[in-house]
Amino acid sequence: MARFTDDYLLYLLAQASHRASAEFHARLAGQGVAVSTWRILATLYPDSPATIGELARSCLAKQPTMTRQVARLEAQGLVKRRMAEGDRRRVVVRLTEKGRNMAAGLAAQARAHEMRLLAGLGEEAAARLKETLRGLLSEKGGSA
Amino acid sequence: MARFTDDYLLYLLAQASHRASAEFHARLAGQGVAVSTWRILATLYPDSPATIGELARSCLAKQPTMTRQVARLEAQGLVKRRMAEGDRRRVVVRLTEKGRNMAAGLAAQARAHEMRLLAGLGEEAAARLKETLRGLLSEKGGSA
DNA sequence: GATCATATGATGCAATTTCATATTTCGGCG
DNA sequence: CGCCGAAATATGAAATTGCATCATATGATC
Repeated sequence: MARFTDDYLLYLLAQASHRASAEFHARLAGQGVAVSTWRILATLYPDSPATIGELARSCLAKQPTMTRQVARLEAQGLVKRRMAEGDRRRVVVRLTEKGRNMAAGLAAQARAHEMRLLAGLGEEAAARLKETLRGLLSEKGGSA
Repeated sequence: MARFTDDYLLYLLAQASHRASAEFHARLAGQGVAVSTWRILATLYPDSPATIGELARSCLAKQPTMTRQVARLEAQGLVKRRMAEGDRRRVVVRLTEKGRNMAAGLAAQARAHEMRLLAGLGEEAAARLKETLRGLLSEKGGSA
């Protein structure tokens, strides 16, 4: 009998995500960049500040983890933290010049890698895929 | 300007996977079942033994992690390990009766949850989605 | 305008994960 | 057969993560 997982959507999604990312993540590793670092830079790039909580949701991490990751990136001079105007609970994180430069380089590589991936799928299937995924996301609650 | 991630496939895939799974994972947590435990049980269910390495690939974990997870599940009596016939390096893992019962209950809940998810997408889009994901997977190398 | 429920981030600590490497086994080859 | 490189798993040590909780700030209510 076949495996349960062979036709289980959540499994297919998780596998597809993992494998599709594997190549690019290896590329990041080759440059000494952690996946978590890339996710934070990508979320803030090119110029979209975000709070700790927003970053956590966007990067699929828990809030305490994000607090610590942001502290590391700030120590490396890639981002800076600032108190939100009008709400002193919130911490707004944004890219520094150095961080933006690094993000730009990585984002270019990411786009190139994405193009190769999508080419393998064919244009139409690729467009439908993104569409369907966005559908799944909007169904489940707002943007992060 | 929009965020880089808003139209980046790997981000959409990761977010979609994460959010689609969130509800079900919460359900697991409510029953005291770790996601990693569920993944292992689901991979072996209903009766598909796998080696440590295969399990690691299937569950998106590294091999040393899987060695330890399997040890935990074996201590709980959910799986049993056995030396592979003809290759004493390999360790074959399979469900115990107790493990199979637990997996059956969880798999039923997983199917129910999946049906609700797919209903929200519509039948055709759902079928296409699974299809496209399988395409992405087969493109990237064998089944795990 | 004091109080209480909620929201946001920070932090101590335990558990988990991962990296690097060791150990054992296999398969091929001279 | 004995050796060598590769494959599969195990393990020690370090790093990361996440839970529980704390401290602070906000907003609503009376």
